[in-house]
Amino acid sequence: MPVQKFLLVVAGPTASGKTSTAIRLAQHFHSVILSADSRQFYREMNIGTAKPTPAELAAVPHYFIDTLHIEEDYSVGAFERDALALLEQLYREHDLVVLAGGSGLYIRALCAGLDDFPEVPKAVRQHFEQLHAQQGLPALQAALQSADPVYYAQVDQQNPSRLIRALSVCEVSGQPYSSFLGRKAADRPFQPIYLTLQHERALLYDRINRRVDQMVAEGLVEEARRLFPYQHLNALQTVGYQELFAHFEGEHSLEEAIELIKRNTRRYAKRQLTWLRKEGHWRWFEPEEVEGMIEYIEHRRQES
RNA sequence: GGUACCUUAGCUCAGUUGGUAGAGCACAGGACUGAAAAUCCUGGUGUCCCUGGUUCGAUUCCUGGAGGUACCA
Repeated sequence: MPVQKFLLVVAGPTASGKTSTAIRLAQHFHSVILSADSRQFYREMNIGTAKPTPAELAAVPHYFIDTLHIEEDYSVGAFERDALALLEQLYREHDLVVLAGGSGLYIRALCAGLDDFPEVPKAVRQHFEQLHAQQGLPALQAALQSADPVYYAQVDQQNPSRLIRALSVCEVSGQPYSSFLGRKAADRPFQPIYLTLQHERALLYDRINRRVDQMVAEGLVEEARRLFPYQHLNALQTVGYQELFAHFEGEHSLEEAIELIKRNTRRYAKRQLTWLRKEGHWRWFEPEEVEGMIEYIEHRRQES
């Protein structure tokens, strides 16, 4: 009988201390860290994504950091595939690997799996984006109601992203989007152990505000200035950059941009918390409670 | 110290010809299967500064306080 493998998932809202906690846990278990952060993939983005520092990256091997150029397209489906392939390698040497990050959908994709969908060529999505731009939301709604009435009844009909995605899949496959859902029972060679870092809300917001000031002191404005020409890329639809791009275009002052970054980061953290609460299987910890986490992890391993 | 004006949501303010109130921002809750740091939905959260009076009823009118701002001393 093979040894049980574990994936230690360290999640939590932005600025909750995932990076340092994951490093301490990985060191304790002599393991490595996979990042589940949809923005830390990108080499050109550093300060604004609160990427681990070179010293932190040297302390423990990290994967899925600096793996992409901002012009490369990537998706949660690609991450699921790539991370599973990497884990297969890593589990030859490790019984436990750490996954750290704040992108809830990416964590779910790796641990619970997503259904298989056909590849959607960029042009197909652009076609529906154009339909939206030219004829508005009602055109998307009407198209999806016709192409997939089942999914239309359950989707958020006000959300253009949801509608465009579903329409794109219908278009390339000739099948309703809903026909792809719920087919795959994820089969994973590991058991996840979920940890979430939790602060009192006021303290978390204080940490966020101070971290934004810190980023500015470290050169966030200059980093954004270099990336300004690429502002329309998906990678840069990101808190901390969009607000500065608007400032560069004269929409508001630098001070206003910094306040907006703080506000939008707080809102992002709130959405992350909503996601984590819903997933339901998390054990919540105070960020400094590493001893307690280790105890919990050992307990969970012995249970298995 | 005197005079004038002000005090309503976390903040900036509107308003109630007397029937316990509403905007913006901030904020809260939620959705979300390949754009996810994206995208989308919902929600007003209140000792109307305190006190006494007039009144069926006062956040609103009147008395007296407290705090603030400006000007004069």
